[in-house]
Amino acid sequence: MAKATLVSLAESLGVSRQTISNVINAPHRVKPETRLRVEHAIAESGYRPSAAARQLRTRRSMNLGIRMMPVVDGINGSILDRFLHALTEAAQDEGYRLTLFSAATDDDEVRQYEDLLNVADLDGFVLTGTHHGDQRTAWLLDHEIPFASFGRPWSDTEDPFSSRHPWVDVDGGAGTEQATRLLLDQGHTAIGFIGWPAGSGAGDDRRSGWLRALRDGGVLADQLDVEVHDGVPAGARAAEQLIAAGATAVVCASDSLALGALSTFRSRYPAPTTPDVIGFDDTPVAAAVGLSSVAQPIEDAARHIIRVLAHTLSGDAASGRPDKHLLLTPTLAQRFPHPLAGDGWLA
Amino acid sequence: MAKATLVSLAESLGVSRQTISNVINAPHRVKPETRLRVEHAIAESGYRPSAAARQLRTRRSMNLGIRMMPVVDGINGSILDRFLHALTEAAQDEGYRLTLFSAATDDDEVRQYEDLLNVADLDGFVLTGTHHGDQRTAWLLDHEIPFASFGRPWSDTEDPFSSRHPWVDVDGGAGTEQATRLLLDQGHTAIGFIGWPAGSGAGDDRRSGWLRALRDGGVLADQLDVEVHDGVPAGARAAEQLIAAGATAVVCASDSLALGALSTFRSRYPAPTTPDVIGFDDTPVAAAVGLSSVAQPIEDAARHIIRVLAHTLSGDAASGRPDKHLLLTPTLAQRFPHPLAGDGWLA
DNA sequence: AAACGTTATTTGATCGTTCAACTTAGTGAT
DNA sequence: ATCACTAAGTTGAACGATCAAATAACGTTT
Repeated sequence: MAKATLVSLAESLGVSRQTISNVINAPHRVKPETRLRVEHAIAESGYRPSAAARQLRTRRSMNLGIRMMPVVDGINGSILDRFLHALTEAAQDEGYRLTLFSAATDDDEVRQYEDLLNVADLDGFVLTGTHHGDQRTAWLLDHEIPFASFGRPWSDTEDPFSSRHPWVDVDGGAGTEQATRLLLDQGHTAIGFIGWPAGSGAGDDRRSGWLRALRDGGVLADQLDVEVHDGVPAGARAAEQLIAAGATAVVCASDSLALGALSTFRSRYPAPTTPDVIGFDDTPVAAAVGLSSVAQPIEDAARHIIRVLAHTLSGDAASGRPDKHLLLTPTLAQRFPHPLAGDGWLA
Repeated sequence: MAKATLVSLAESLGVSRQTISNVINAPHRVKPETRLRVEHAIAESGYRPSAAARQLRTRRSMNLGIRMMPVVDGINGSILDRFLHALTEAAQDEGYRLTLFSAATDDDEVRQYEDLLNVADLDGFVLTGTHHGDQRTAWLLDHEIPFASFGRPWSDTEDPFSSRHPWVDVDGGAGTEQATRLLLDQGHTAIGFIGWPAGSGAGDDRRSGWLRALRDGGVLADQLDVEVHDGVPAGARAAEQLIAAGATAVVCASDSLALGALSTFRSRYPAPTTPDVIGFDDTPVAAAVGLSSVAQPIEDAARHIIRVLAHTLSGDAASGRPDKHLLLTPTLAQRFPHPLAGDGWLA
């Protein structure tokens, strides 16, 4: 049996192809009676509309693009796994497919946009890792290409909540603030922060949460803020510096940094019964070594990104418009800080 | 300026559309002189052939499908990141794009195949996680759908090297054998193995390497083989059992298991100067806690998968046919076993 | 110069949809 | 009885490429 098409179905039913097309795309235009008859025949024959033909005619592919970032550390890769998975499922539920592409730089990414739009008619893009002066968002806005980003637009002058493009982000500052408060509650009065060099948006945000908590607690931050590039060794060195400055606990901008800090702390201070090093991202590594960490609701973020992107694409003004800008609150995964000397960290 | 098409280009050049099509798809049919003229015009106008139109006519989409497996542990997620990235890049280089889909079960995956083939005209699939009695490969072979798998076909009766479908795999047995030999060389005479329940293909393979090394070394394996489901706590419990049986070192089928085992070992034995617990996959977790681990050349595997898949798709008999079946050898990432008490593990 | 065999290029049909314009029938108001 | 209007369904054209077959150009041979 040859594959069913609109025409073949139409003939066997004694109606026109357009009627069948209408049953699929504009059911209200079709008399309920014939609609049922056609729907039955569709199910019967296993007919599926050809994406290519549709795409050729409508210039929409029902495909969304997402870039695979260069693998940096590997530690954050597991987050990407969860993110991609949730994204794929959400997209699938809305009838979209996800197309991967890789680009080494942002410029390269923009070049890929042009290509993917031209040849593959991608309907929109999901961006990750937004940063100050992001050229990608500028280009996409300029060309009126639909997209949503995981990460708010970082700008010194403009309010992210009035940005022209939809975004979803996790309130990193709230996370580090929560982490710092926990340490304050445990009696720490000299709490350091190990973060990335200023200017990275997400990094600055995480630093600000720490600072806020210290100020609210009436505690000084002098000499307790270290800026380094991400990595385990860098975290270890930074922790030494902080300990020298009197710190008894640290909050870190990433689990990589925290892991390094943890090793330094364990070699200087006896293992405490409450956390003294707190990381960010709640990667499997953190869980494995018993490191407390700020956990991002990454699946929720992915789902919302698709929801808002699908919404702008369908132009569907009704059906509850999803928030165009959404800031999710992370949670703190609290663990025992003494990994390899007990069973506590296995929980 | 409207977007260039074959017709618009043809008109402005005074040739027929087919000639331009030929320049792109069968340059040898075109007189060198006109070919250059057309090529120049193509570059000039930035013309890109429409994927949709092509797909409609040729029924090929230049898209390959890959399934996002359910996120299990998170630890292995970082491997997936590397794998996906390499896959995407290799595919891009060969002119293919990668389409993600998610499926909860293998049955579901097969159902998705049908859909993706019907509506999106996917040209082929990349399979991961092959196992005994895999229905997916059977279905794909039955329907003559091109695909390549990461993971050999596991069967008790048939030789994987005579399988009908291309695959790439990593010789897990060689990895655990190498790991076990290292432990033997260090003087261990009671080396345990923590692996998954028999029947999982890859798991059995890894177990067999351990056994081979023990036999070659003239050492007994009695009571030293534990079968558990993957996970950190399970690894810790298994290690207790092995220590009770006299083991002084263990080889594990995964880093999750090894991580658990490591915690048990550190709480029973003082930290040695050579590895006594060895994991598998060389995940970032292993690197972070100083766990030795068998490292898979995952990027090589990804590249070869695309190469062999692209080859079968193009039917290109010339241009050096890539190996249809390829078994890559892993390497052993050796690290100091005493993570949180020194600087060694930071290297 | 006619006939031939290549090589180079063109033309018509087609892939499976959706859009836009059109027909037909039915309903109610004037 | 006429007209206007809506509802239901039909038809031709178009999207942009490739395939298959037909034609044009051109150098060789006789």
